[in-house]
Amino acid sequence: MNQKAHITKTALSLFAAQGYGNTSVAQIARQAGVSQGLMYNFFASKDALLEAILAEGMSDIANSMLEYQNGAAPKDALRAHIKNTFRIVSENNAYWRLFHSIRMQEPVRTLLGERYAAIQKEILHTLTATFRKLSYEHPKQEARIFFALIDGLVGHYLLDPSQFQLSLIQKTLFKKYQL
Amino acid sequence: MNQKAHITKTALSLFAAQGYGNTSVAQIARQAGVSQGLMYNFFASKDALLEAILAEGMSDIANSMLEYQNGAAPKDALRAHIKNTFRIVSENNAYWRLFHSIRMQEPVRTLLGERYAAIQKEILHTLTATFRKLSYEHPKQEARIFFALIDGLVGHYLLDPSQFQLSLIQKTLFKKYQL
Amino acid sequence: MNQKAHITKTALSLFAAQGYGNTSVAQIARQAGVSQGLMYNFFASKDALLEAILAEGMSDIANSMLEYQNGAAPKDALRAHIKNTFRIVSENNAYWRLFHSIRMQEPVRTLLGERYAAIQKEILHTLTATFRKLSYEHPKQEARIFFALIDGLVGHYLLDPSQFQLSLIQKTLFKKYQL
Amino acid sequence: MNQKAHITKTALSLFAAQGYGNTSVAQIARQAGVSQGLMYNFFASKDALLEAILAEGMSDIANSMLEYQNGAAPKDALRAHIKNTFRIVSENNAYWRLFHSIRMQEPVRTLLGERYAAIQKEILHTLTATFRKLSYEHPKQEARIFFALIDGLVGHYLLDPSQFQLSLIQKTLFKKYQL
DNA sequence: GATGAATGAGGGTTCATTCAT
DNA sequence: AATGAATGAACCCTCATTCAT
Repeated sequence: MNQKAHITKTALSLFAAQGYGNTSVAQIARQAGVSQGLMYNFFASKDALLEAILAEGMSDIANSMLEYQNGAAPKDALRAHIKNTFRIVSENNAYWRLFHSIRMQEPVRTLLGERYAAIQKEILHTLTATFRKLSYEHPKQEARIFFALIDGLVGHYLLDPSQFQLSLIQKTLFKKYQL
Repeated sequence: MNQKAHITKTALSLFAAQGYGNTSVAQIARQAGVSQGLMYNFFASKDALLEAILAEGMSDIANSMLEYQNGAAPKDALRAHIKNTFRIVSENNAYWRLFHSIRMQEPVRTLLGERYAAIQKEILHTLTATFRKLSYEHPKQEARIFFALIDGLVGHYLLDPSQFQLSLIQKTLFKKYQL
Repeated sequence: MNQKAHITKTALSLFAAQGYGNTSVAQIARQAGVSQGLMYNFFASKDALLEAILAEGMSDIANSMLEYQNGAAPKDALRAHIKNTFRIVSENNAYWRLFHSIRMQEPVRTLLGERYAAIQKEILHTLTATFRKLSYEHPKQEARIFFALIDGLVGHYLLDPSQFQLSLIQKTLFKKYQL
Repeated sequence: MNQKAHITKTALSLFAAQGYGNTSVAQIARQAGVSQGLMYNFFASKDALLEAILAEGMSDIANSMLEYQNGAAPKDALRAHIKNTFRIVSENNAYWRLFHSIRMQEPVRTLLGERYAAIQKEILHTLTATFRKLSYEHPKQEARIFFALIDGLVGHYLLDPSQFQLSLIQKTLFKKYQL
């Protein structure tokens, strides 16, 4: 059994449930059934543990954008983007709740720092190009709107998944963008 | 000069800039130019101080929804909703950054608890009714989308206000919803 | 009763008896009869506490050198230097044991750093000038020897004060240097 | 290759450079290229490792005193004492820096304890006899002074070897004692 | 002999909160 | 109303040591 992964998983669920700042290393260790000291054999610090968790999920974002780079038709790319995002979020609920709840918090903004900002920028760039190909009048604004919309939906979904019918929303979205 | 308001304001700006968890009572007191002890004459705890700050802004949300209740035409109400939201957010930047950064964190979810959930629900309800009046095919989904969109835009704006042209976005939004 | 001075004094005696590294903040607080947290109202860190203690004694060294600067005759200055040094050391036993025992330890060398090195250099410089005035053949070497001798004597005295008759040593020293 | 000696040597250089308290067993093991656990096959504890290092050097002190016991003429013995001491110190720089930096610290005083005190006493005794043979007026005081002088010089040399011209000092010392 | 994962006690430090003044 | 010295619990982290392999 992989202890490191076990610790990571435990930490993730605690961070997601209680927040990063309200979760003590002691609590993580206790829940994971290991000693506090052991944690530091795998992660240099509590921050490093968080960083590791976040980095792991960062690649998911990149993956959800793959279609754009594969030269797919614009509409197909948008479709894939939406579908992938919703799938990722619903599959990895805890992680994304954590991510959304802390990406704006100060210790995290510093930690993720430019990396996340860069990803955001790139997504925006890609979306702008896509909407331009689709001959939207204001591709830049449309990109912002689309991006914010996806983000907002994910956020609301995470706040209360039980009330949220992702598949219906998705269908309506497809129609809205004629995908 | 109202000391309580002064403390609240100081705390708000610190919370927004550094996060709630990274701001100590000592720091707030120092910056506000009062003693640490005095704070506890106004607020029972640090949490209570946060609660007071958040509650204060809660009414802004309600105000941005007034148009709906005043029996305005659906489109006018949506227009007003968008305009009011953007105005409130850009006028009270620090507060909303704070609010967005912590509304998903555990101490806050417990604090605001049902009150915020109730407001969310009501907004959703009102929006659904509005879109129904406008004969949208799936008013419930449309409400969710609209709400998430506004929320997402506000979130992105707060992450980096300098890169965000609210007025252009607003115009595009109006066109999108034919307002 | 001055708490800060009380803490300082307690810490000094513990540091001197057990060494800096072997004395915990908890122990200092316990012995001083205050809470651990209080210490940090006076000193930013354990290091800062040590620094404060050391700085306090630094001035004693400077004072023992005053005679040189007052334009006294070279022999009188040397006499005063010896007498002052022995007096200071025997009056403030604990402090100087601490100082001698830790000035070469790594955390301390970094802390005292250049300040102590500068004082050492200046003393050496002054002594060299003095021995030159006294027409010694190798004033620089003589200064080093004299300085090392004083230092060595102080060191041995501190290792076991009971076996050490400072006054007799002093007399012999005076004769040796014809003071 | 002798692993034990290798560990000892590595530990010595680290202790000398950073201090005993600031050097972790992990660091020693890493630098020596062995596992942490292996260390405990050779030494019962970190303290025991230190003890072993210190004991090893203890014999050097004894060796520097051999001349006295070989029935050499008093002046030749003093000459040899000075020369041997300086040679030993400059040859084994790291060891003596370590030794001087920690001989006054508590863990060490307990460890070396009486052994070192006994050596000190014996040296003092031998020197007193020597100065008596040379008809010095106060042989006991002279012994203390001589001993402290050597010790002080070694200490200053170790603090900053680059600034210290041992050979010149030695020459001046010889003249001073007419050796 | 040799490893290194695992432990647990202890370290320094922060901080919300209290209370005598 | 206002202070700030004082507290104590909790926090993150380090490290000498052990032991199954």
